[in-house]
Amino acid sequence: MGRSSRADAALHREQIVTATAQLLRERGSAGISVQDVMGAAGLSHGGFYKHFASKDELLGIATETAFQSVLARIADLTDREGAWDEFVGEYLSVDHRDSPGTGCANTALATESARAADDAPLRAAYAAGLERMIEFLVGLKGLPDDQEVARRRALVDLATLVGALTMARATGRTPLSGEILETVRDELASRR
Amino acid sequence: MGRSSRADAALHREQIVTATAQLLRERGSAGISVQDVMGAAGLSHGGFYKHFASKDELLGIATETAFQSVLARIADLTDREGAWDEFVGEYLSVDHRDSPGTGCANTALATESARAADDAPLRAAYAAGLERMIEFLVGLKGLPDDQEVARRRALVDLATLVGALTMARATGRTPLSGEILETVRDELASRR
DNA sequence: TGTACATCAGTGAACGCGCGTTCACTGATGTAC
DNA sequence: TGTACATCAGTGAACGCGCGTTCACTGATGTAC
Repeated sequence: MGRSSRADAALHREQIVTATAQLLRERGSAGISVQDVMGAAGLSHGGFYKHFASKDELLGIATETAFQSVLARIADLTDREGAWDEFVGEYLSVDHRDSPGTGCANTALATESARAADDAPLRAAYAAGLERMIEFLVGLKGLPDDQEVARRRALVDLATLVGALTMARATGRTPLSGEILETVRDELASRR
Repeated sequence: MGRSSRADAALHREQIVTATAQLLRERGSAGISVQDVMGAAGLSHGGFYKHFASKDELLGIATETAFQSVLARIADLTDREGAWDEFVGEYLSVDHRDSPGTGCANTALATESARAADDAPLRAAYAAGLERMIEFLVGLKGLPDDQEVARRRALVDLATLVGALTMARATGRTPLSGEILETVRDELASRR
């Protein structure tokens, strides 16, 4: 085999992180192994520690990446007309329910963060990502100018979105799941 | 050692289920072992299969138990004056945030259900428990008489409660965590 | 009520397996001259 | 630009460990008479 070039090594690292960001949201940290994520980059498991100090460190980095990629995707909504309805519609869609691996990092990783050790990298990355997500929601059109009121309303709306998506996923492929998505979507869309 | 009496065996089974209902909510299914739950009843792990066909079966039973014990505890709120405010206040309290093992089964087990196999006992038990929890919320005072409207409002309120508790737990022991609890509590309390 | 025997809850070792992490080794890459 | 050598990304075996499940065994419990 022999040493990989720096460019290849950087590519491998990126592949490992990207794959982990997806698998982590799909299966949770206990559901993915070092072998899984190395395999996603076409590598054997032994070289993992040339890239990361531990599995925990990777989980933290992958959590940052998961938030980052989602926030980047929705960033262009800001200040566009009808952004709120569009956001709610996509957030509470069947597509989003059925693809947690590429979906909201907040919903997918919240329980993970709750159960992680206080000093786990994932926990810090989650907290930072959540704060950015709140700021995104505050920035969307339709809220009062008063920043304090806007933040309160953003928090409540976000809680509703997260709870609805969580329950819809928990009951995936049942009538109740669709009822939750539709009901909460209609209610939230009418709020701004 | 020798055979236990039927009464002792029944007690052991109950201890195993009760311990699992708590540990499952605290750590998730991947975070508890057969040895853990047998140890909670003061037994060694080998006898587990005299009580249950598999770990999955126990997880399903424990999920039923978790929903059952929570619903029993809050059942007396129904139709009492101020029940809604009381319920919201306790649901979004620091105490409830910090004791998932004895708290809402819906919030603690939703992600577990989402990731379980379609035919996993836990999934069916979760769906049944969620439906009962919705019915409880519909029954609380303060909603319109129209049952369809009442159910829609109960779904939205439940989503908000679940999302807020989930995020508060994910950011436990940070200022943001308390802010989420207080903000959503104030908002929801004013709704009925 | 007492005795003989069948039942079966619980024990503890063992099964195969996958986990995170370590390490001696390989050999292409990167660097110094 | 060419050569000698140091670097280090990746390999694959091994580490100790815990997992869910199985099983031969023990001996008190439950039952039949």
